[in-house]
Amino acid sequence: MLEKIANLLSEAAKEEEVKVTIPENPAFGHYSTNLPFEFAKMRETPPVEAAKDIRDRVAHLAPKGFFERVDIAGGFLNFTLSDKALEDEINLILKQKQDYGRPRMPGRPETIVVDYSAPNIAKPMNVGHLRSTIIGQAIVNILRFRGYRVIGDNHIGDWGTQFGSLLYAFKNWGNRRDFRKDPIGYLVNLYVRFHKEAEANPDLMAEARAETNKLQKGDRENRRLWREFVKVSLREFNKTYRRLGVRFNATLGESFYEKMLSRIVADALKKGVAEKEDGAVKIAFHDEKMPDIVIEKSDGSHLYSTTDLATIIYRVKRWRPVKILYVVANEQALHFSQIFKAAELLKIASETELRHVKFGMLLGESGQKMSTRRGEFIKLEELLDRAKEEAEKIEKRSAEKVGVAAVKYFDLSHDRQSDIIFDWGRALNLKGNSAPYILYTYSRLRSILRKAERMKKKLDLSLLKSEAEKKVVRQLIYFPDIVAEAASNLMPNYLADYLFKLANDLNAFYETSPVISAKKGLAESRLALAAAGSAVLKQGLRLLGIETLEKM
RNA sequence: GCCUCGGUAGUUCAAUGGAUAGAAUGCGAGCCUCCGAAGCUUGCGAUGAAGGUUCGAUUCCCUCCCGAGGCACCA
Repeated sequence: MLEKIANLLSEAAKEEEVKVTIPENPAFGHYSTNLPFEFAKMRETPPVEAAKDIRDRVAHLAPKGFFERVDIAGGFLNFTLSDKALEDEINLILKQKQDYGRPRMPGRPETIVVDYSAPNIAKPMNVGHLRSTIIGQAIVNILRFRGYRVIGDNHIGDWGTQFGSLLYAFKNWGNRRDFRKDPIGYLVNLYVRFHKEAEANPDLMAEARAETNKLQKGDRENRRLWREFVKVSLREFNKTYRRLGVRFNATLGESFYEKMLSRIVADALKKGVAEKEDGAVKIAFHDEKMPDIVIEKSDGSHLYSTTDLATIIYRVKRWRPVKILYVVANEQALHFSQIFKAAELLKIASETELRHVKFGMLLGESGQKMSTRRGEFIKLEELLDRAKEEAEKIEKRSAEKVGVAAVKYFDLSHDRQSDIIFDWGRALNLKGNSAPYILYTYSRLRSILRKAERMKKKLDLSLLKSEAEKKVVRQLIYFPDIVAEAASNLMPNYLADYLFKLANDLNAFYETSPVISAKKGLAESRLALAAAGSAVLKQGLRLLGIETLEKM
């Protein structure tokens, strides 16, 4: 709808870029533009004159009866849609349901690769992974809904130097039986023990490096153990992904790119982008604000940076994406700007936009970064379990779903770029601005719809004149606009915020406007509104990766 | 030092350069003979500081101040 009006204005004013906004205050219509201000500036006419001029032309171009009125307020033009236009829109929701707001894209869809989650083998997923996983999945859902072909790729950390210490520890102190009981927990303990002992005995570090080296050279035993670590870790991760409703199209860990690495280094040297220094190979940016990156160590082994470049090459070749989005913590901003710059110099992604979709950290209650050493890292599974327990206090049957939804919504309702202070009470909040509140609204609407099963849904907006009803209608038609905005800015919190407001309005609606006991005509209209409301809530939540409940 | 994010009610968060800065939580006052009180109605309360651009700045630019993080032949 916003786009429709923007196009109309664009044609009327003969301007390419026209900004249309959704005014906060209903007194300013359904949509609003400040175009007259812009016009006035360019043509040096008073804003009101410009506004009149534009209004006349819009009136000429708009379909008959589309606008109830177009008001001039200073340099603003405020558009109020007619009942007919609103009715058509709500009826469209009832007809299209989960497809309402899905744009029809002509031609072949463009591809976007989204890199998200990316946990490390042999380490449990912690609340730090929550953000990448949840935000990443929401972005995937939203972009897909907008018509893109989206490839979600889980870039597992399965090839780091941490395997050296792990291999050493497992071979020397390992115990199969304990390993089987809680594989990841056991590996973490080994890892911690190794580093404690290495402090007293620095020779161990050399041993670990030797193990890493053997692994990378293809030593059979090390490979076998490594594969086992990967296998058990993935099994654990998949449990969590199932709980969270997260799905990838590809899970290609760092090890997958291993064979490409030396070729990349050779190529970088050949192109003159990289140079040798003290036996290592590095890419120099000659920019004091961007430190150089090493892509091959003097012992010939490769790094995170090398793998990331290989990953770009692979993704570009395999999927031909217009964009690759990295849903990775803000902490890695420098790393990605280096990688993107390197990719530019190497010309390996000239047709593809590389973008770091940063997100802030979850800080401990002290406001500082959580640390494993201080034992502040909270395991994701533990968080979900606690959420479930919390939900059980109120609702037995769907506690798992409600709890998971609360955790997801907690994350998604924040601007992804800012840090969040992690607080159990808030993360598990089941009241106020929370998933359970929205789920509750949905299930109440469903309940009404069930009770009115026999009744026809027939919308007549001339009957729905109360403030509460008008607010719902107004909010509903914004759904496609909000999804579009969330997609173009990659900001799921726009959608979360919208759904909360919509739930708010729906609550006020069914509180003040009885459906079943209403007079004939009015009842059918209210029922239609309730149905449209529930459809939009459901689809909106689905895009955020939150499942609705029929009863709770 | 350089770079990335932030600084908004007591607290935790919103607000594509717009109109009266919104919520949640907290505290106070109401609302269950009426589709479900995880709810509804209502009161209290905020833009770090100083400049600049603009008809208009929480938003953009500059200079400070405060917080978090990053600047390895780690990931």
